[in-house]
Amino acid sequence: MVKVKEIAAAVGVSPSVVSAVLNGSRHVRMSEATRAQVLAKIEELGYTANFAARSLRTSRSGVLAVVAPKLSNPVFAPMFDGIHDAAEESGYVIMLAEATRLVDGSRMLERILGHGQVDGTILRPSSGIDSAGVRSVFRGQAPIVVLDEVPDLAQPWLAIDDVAAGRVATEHLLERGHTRIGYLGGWFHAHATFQPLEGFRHNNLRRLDGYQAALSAAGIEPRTDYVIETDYTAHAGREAVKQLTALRDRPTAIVVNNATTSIGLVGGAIAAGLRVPDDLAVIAIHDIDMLSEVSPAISAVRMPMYELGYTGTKLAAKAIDGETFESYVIKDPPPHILHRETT
Amino acid sequence: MVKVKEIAAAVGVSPSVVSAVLNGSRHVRMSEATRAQVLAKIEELGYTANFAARSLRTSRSGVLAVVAPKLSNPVFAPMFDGIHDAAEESGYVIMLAEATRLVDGSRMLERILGHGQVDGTILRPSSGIDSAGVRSVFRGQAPIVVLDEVPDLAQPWLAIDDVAAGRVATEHLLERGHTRIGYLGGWFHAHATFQPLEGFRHNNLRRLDGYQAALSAAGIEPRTDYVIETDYTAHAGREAVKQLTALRDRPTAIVVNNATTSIGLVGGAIAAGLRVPDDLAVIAIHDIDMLSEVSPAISAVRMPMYELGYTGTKLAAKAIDGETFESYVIKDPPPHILHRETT
DNA sequence: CTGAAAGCGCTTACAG
DNA sequence: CTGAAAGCGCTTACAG
Repeated sequence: MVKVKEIAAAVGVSPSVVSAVLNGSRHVRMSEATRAQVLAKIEELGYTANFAARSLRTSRSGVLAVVAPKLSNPVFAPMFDGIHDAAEESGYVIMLAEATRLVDGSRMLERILGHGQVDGTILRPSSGIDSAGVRSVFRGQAPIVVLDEVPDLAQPWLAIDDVAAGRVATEHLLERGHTRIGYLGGWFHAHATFQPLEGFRHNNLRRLDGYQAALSAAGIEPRTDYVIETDYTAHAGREAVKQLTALRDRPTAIVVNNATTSIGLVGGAIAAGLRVPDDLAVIAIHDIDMLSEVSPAISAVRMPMYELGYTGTKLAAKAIDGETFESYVIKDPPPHILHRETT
Repeated sequence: MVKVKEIAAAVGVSPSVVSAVLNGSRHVRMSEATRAQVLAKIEELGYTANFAARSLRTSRSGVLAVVAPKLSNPVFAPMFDGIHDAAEESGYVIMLAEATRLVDGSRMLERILGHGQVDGTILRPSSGIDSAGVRSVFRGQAPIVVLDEVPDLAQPWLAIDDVAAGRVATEHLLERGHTRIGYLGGWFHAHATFQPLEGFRHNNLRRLDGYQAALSAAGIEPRTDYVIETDYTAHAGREAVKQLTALRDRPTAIVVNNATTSIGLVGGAIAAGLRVPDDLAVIAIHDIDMLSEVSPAISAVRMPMYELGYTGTKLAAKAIDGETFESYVIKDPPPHILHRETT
């Protein structure tokens, strides 16, 4: 393995100069010719930096830990894209972990908690995530940026506008003449696998706020039996159809706060002989590719998940550099209705 | 930050002893009482190892790079679970990268290529992945395990039994009386975004082999116009319906070599007024949760993706330790038919 | 058997 | 302005 010292010897300069070339440091001055020679030698000998040595010296690892509830949830795909793009731009590499895997003694948790292995952590909390492992994350040394609204937490956060999402989805149904509008959503209450972080009003509840606000604004009294609590699976959507059809004056339209669940709901409704949207209109919060490919294609509210990931990561990079910033809700772009076949 | 030296001083032993306790090294002997004291002090002072220093010394980073075509593809979810479980067991932490992000100069690629940052790489090749970036991966210093069949490549590999998958899916349709059976699959040919690695016969082609073998065994002449080339999206499945219905003596059943595409295909068929399975039967290769939740629920062949990830990672850990192993196709568990509503 | 000392490969404060 | 030297925090070969 070729090292700085060898490059230096080959060119006939000191290691300091090579290091300066490598890091673009202005501290050490050198002629343009020397710089070019060093660069050529680096190329020629195929030098690659030893990050362990560099980390030890600089106490920066260049690693960002990203903790999310479920990596395979398609809703997060654009968020991860945003995280990756911003990380690359800022010179970081990403270590991904699922919250449920952050059990006591896990290697990943060890790295997050340890010193110098991870420069910062980006945490997307959610149902099932607020485990002992996630709580431990807050004991870590490095800055944390939370990608959801957690006003009471000491850590800075960034969030999408969940209240607006719930409101806009409900307004879309109101505009189509519906008055009996239900709401299907993941975990509103504490739960075996969902112990909310302090100060964390779950995004499901914020979307529910928006839903209720839209109904109230339209002069409609929200009915508690129209609000059905589920988990986040497609299966839960399918199962919910039974509860819905059993209802007196059942809703003619549903806001579903999860894209995956909306697929199960529509599937279950069709299997139960309901026509969609004639017997039951459905709109999902969050858009995923598949919603436009199933039949009928499912209407959805697109949320700025890419921006959430991108901006959150940029803010994390700032936090690592010691800058502070105000937590805020992303208002731009606003939630956007994708009107398809289920409404 | 507390360090080994401080623990040693606090207990009154040398750093060597603390290090030995930390690493369970038998080299340095000590009394059980000393060991207990050291452990207690580590706990008390909240010592966490500095991985950069450890890496520099041992030239092991404890990091495994995982490169896959698309992290959000639900087909890979169980594979990643297997990788995570095995990594945790073997003491590694995972760095995930999408192949398309491994462009020249990317940080992740730099780490893979560099020395000592990544102990090994697990590469799942596929369409669109065999970019210049992926080729560069093979220039890396650390061992690579490829999670697909690449007989001509120097690197060891591990694969699921794609030929059997194609065969079993086709037999399932034959058993239901179909004789006009089509095949819908991603990229069979080289392509702007798919430049196959040397010696890499794409898994799509291997599945196609199984499909053709099953037809031949049943005395049916495979028709080339029944084989439709698509990409991996749900959208491609939806579009393929047009090609299918335009066909003379169109197929009455289709093997789709991708779960996501099968959702689009069924959606498109229904939108085109075809009854599924009466007018068109569909079976997908690879099972994902959603296939059982859409309506009609889509039949599928379940492949041992968890095992692929788990065993592949264990083999990577072995390779890092200098052991060699024979590449092989996972025969157990065999492909398993999940008979649902589309067949 | 145990502790002191060397050294992994960098970067940067410091002396010349 | 430039190079030599120190030191980041570990682990382990070595001397005692």
